[in-house]
Amino acid sequence: MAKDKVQKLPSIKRLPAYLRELKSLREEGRQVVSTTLLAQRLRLESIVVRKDLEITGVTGSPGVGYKVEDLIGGIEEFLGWNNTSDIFLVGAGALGTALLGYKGFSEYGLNIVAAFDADPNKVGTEIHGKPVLGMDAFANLAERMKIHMAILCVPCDAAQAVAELMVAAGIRAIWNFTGATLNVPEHVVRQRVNLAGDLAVLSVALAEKLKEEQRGS
Amino acid sequence: MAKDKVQKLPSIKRLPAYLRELKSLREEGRQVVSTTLLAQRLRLESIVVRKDLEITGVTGSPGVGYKVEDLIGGIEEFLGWNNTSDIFLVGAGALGTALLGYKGFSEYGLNIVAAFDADPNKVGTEIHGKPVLGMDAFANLAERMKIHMAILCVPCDAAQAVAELMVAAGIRAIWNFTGATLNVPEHVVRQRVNLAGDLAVLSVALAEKLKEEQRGS
DNA sequence: AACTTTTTGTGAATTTTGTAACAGTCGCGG
DNA sequence: CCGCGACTGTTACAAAATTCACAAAAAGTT
Repeated sequence: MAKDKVQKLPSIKRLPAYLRELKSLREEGRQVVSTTLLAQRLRLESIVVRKDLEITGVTGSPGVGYKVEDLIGGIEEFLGWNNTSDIFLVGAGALGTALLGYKGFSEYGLNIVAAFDADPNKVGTEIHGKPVLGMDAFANLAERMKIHMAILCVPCDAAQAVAELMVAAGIRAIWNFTGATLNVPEHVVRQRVNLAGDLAVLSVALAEKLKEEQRGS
Repeated sequence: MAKDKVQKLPSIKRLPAYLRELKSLREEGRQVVSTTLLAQRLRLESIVVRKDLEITGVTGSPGVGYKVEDLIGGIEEFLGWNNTSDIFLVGAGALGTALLGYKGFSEYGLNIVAAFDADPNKVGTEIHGKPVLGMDAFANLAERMKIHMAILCVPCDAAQAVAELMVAAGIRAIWNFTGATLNVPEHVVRQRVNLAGDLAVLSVALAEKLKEEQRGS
């Protein structure tokens, strides 16, 4: 019944989009929703939505749909976003600053507690209300506050060293915004934000579309 | 020979990572490289690398490997990153500012020409050396400069409206940094940066890893 | 020169992901 | 209370992506 074994990465990636739409639907005062409607709003096929929702274990009723509230709860629980977890951010450059200012993280059960940077000029300041601390404070604080997740947005060539420092401090999950490929022990999970990859897909898609037109499709 | 039909999206997404590593290898003075080495550096299987490189049409020699220079050229050509294309950015908020300051885009054959924003206080200023213009200037300038690509990083609820404005101005490819699902005509390609999706994968992976340990794996 | 090692390139097997088909349930309107 | 349209949940099927297996080529080694 409960799909514990199968991972279905693509489905997991789509869940946040459903969550967002569902919350918007709730705003509108909707109580129930069908996969047909969700699919329409998100430009997907209804069958995709149904399959994706299956992994959360939430169940709807035929002829009616799913309860919006149930789905929101189910997805949040499946993702572990129902109780917020604290996270550290390392690298208060342009990107780090933007992330620190992003309000939406609370939606994802994420709370950036503090930022860390090697630049002495930044240490001691605040960015978007979050304190910027020196790298030397990281390990101690991570242990004391039992922080398990970290956002990495330092320059590429510093990435590996910082990652190692994180691991040594007990970090178990690294959200990697740098282009570097991190080398971490087996017990640490990592997820890389691959902007270049997305752009590559866009470039190729555009080129193909234009070529198609030339051929007079 | 030339794989023109097959798309292989995952392969395309990995190409930029190879490109990065190859350039670094070139820095180090390397002339040839094997898929074994590339795989090792990027924490992949060599067969994955081999299959991915296949779509670029670049060919190596058995027992030796690929010429680094050939691969760099081949990948850049495949992605259309060999000659830079100009791009507009709309939404000079925190994220937009970060993107405007990102030096790495030239690696991707991308040149942000100008930013656009609705906020009158920002219009007329410069961010990281790029001029910030009013939204009313977009259409005219896009046509005059023959710009086909745009980066969208406005607030979620403005996304659709701005996208429509872009389409009307002749934009053919939209790189969407908002959470919104864009509704655009068939002849426009779009690529969404799905941060929440990546985080979802990270969350689930971490939860699973921790559960695994509890069971005493 | 024969042999070993490294490595490419490809066709085939396997797994994963996406799509279709359909039986069965629910609520509604006569 | 019967039939109809909307919708779920599941099973079967198709497509895509990954992994395997192996022949053949280049370079070095004995």
